[in-house]
Amino acid sequence: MRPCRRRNTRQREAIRQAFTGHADPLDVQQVLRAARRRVPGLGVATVYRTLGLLCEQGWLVRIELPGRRTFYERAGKPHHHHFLCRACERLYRIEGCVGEVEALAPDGSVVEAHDLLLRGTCRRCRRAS
Amino acid sequence: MRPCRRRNTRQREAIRQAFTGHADPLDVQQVLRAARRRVPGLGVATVYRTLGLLCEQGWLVRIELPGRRTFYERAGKPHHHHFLCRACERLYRIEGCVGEVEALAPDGSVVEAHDLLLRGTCRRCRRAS
DNA sequence: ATAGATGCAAAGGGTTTGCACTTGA
DNA sequence: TCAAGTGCAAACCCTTTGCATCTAT
Repeated sequence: MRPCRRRNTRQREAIRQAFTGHADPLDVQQVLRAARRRVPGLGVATVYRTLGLLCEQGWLVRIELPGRRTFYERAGKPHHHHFLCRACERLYRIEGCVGEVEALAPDGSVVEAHDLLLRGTCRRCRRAS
Repeated sequence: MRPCRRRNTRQREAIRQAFTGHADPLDVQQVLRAARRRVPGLGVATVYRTLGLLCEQGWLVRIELPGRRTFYERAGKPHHHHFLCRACERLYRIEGCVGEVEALAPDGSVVEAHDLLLRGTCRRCRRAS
């Protein structure tokens, strides 16, 4: 019997607000830092639980990256991919998509989804160096 | 002062042999299991250190997948990507690549690499269902 | 009142590191 | 010989879980 989990708490509100007005994905630490500005004593466990909840509710989507920690972003955005800066580890949303991806798949298989991640150095970090 | 790290030990030999004759990528536990057949007391730390070393030496490449553990495969294969079957979790090497990836990156950034992962159902699993 | 939510701390997985001991060259 | 390499255990990082306490409804 899992809880209905609908209560509106200060913590949940603070976590949601970390995302509103933020186009780019956030990781747990970024969410924690942002939400603590409103709820100082906020614990990590609550952040993890709430992010999981918001994903289940379809308010967020989880972005898993190769070898990196998980990011989260608001759901409902059109199909897109991401650019990861190797220097600052920030994740940027990028528009558009490559075509013809299905053609690469093994014969007889069906492609249901694809992930594309670009890695490099972001504008900010290029300037800094 | 980092070591030259060229010594030929039983451990390293056993770890290398886990890969020779194996076309498919292996994860750390698979390597450990295979190499322990030759060197029973082999420790995990040595496996991690050796895999890192072999990557540095360009003998292996690391394959990081979103939300999954790290795999390693013999280096020297031409640029390629992977297809992950959602049903059986097998990882398939796929030939070819999408083009024009750089064009998607944020303004001012530099793309240094990209990962593409296709997910779906492989031929074998389609037949099975 | 009371089930749901929180915070803490402990526990888990995967990976790395410190250190004394072993071994290849 | 003696630095490189190893095994063990502890440490780390990220994430999850158990539990006593708090709180929205």
